[in-house]
Amino acid sequence: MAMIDIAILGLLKENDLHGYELRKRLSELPGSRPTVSFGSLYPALSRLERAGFVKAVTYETSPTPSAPMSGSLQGELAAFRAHRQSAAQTGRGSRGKKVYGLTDRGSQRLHELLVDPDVTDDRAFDVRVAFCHHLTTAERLALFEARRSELARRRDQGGRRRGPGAHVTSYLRSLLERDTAAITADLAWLERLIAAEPADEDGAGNRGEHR
Amino acid sequence: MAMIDIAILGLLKENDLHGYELRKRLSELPGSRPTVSFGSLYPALSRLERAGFVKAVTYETSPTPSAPMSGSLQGELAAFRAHRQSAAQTGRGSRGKKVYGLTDRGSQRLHELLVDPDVTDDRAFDVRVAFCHHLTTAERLALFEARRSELARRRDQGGRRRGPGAHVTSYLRSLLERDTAAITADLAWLERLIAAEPADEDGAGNRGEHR
DNA sequence: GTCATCATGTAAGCCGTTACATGATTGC
DNA sequence: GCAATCATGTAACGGCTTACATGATGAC
Repeated sequence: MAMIDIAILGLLKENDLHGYELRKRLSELPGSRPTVSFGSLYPALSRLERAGFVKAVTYETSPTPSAPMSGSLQGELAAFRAHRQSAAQTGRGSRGKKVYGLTDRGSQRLHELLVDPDVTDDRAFDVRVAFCHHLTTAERLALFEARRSELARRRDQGGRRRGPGAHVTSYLRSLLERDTAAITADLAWLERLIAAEPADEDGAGNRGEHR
Repeated sequence: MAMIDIAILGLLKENDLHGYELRKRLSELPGSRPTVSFGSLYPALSRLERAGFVKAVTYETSPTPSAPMSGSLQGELAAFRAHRQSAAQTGRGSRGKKVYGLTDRGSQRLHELLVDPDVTDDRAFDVRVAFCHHLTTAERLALFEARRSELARRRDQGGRRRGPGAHVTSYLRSLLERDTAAITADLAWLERLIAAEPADEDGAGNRGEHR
């Protein structure tokens, strides 16, 4: 629940999107495995809408203005407006794109989820980093350092393993070594991220909008 | 389902174990994160028992013979000690434990699961490697090479298209680079595993019992 | 006029978790 | 005798997937 919520709210903070497009963006995010299925995306959107974190901005039936429109722009826009009007009246007359946008409460919610210290989940961390430009430098550092602690803990207890009687093959050893190496590499990456943060102490949270 | 089955059958192939001990071993295996909960372990054991892949070797309870024990207490104690030595060297006494062992069909089943090409799941791969000493060299190579293909595929599509309008921050870029690096490292590890396999071609599968 | 793609949803079910319920054995 | 640990299970529930059902739009 937490992970998909962060991803949805984070993406909607950047652009208003409809479900289908949202899913494509979701699958491009690192860490969100194969692709999120519609069966989890649409119910999640409904839930977020009920909670007041997102709201349907509009129903569209024509291509978005960013796509090239061949021919009469006027006609298409007219049709678009007409359809939008009727859809707004009926609420759900014909099915077009249901474009969602983030509400103020949704923006707050995103921030809550990004800084929530209770979630130490691996997948959730990646998604958080993907949207951590919405945090202040101090909050980002807290996120990174919490992760560093978690990974250090795992690395240190890596040697704790092997009870008596356990069959240790060369393959198992190789796996354990790979895991240790992976964690070490991840820690080094984290250190670089932490080092790249401005080391200022002026309290006022400057949000970095790196592009 | 697949993953926990491989792990259980693989561990039972090495030693007869009861559920509680099995869980400890499970948590020591690389790849099976936090710990497998009892709520999934015990039902899985029941299922495997119903399917005939494992069977309870002994059900040790406090000395309350429901069936008439023709023989001396000494004999019972001897059997108890013998079992304790062969099956559960936990350092603690056996009591009320349901010790499971692998049946012939269970051993076959383990082999089926280890070579099943349909499962490309990340977690399942780790568990397979942990028990791949039960495979022939050829089967192991097939497993490793299938994984190599899968990882190569992921690395190559790592440079997938950012859709128009997608907001790419330095953090997102950093995540993507880390993912690529992790996959590259994993591929190198796989290459080492593959290179370490005996390059013989004598068809007859020699099972390596590396210790 | 039909096929691929876009687009939204619901239903069934798997797989796993936490929390609960129970009891035996050991150490103090 | 009491707490901690060992040991086995069940029940409720949650999240995510697949498969299903529906319909619009654009290309050929």
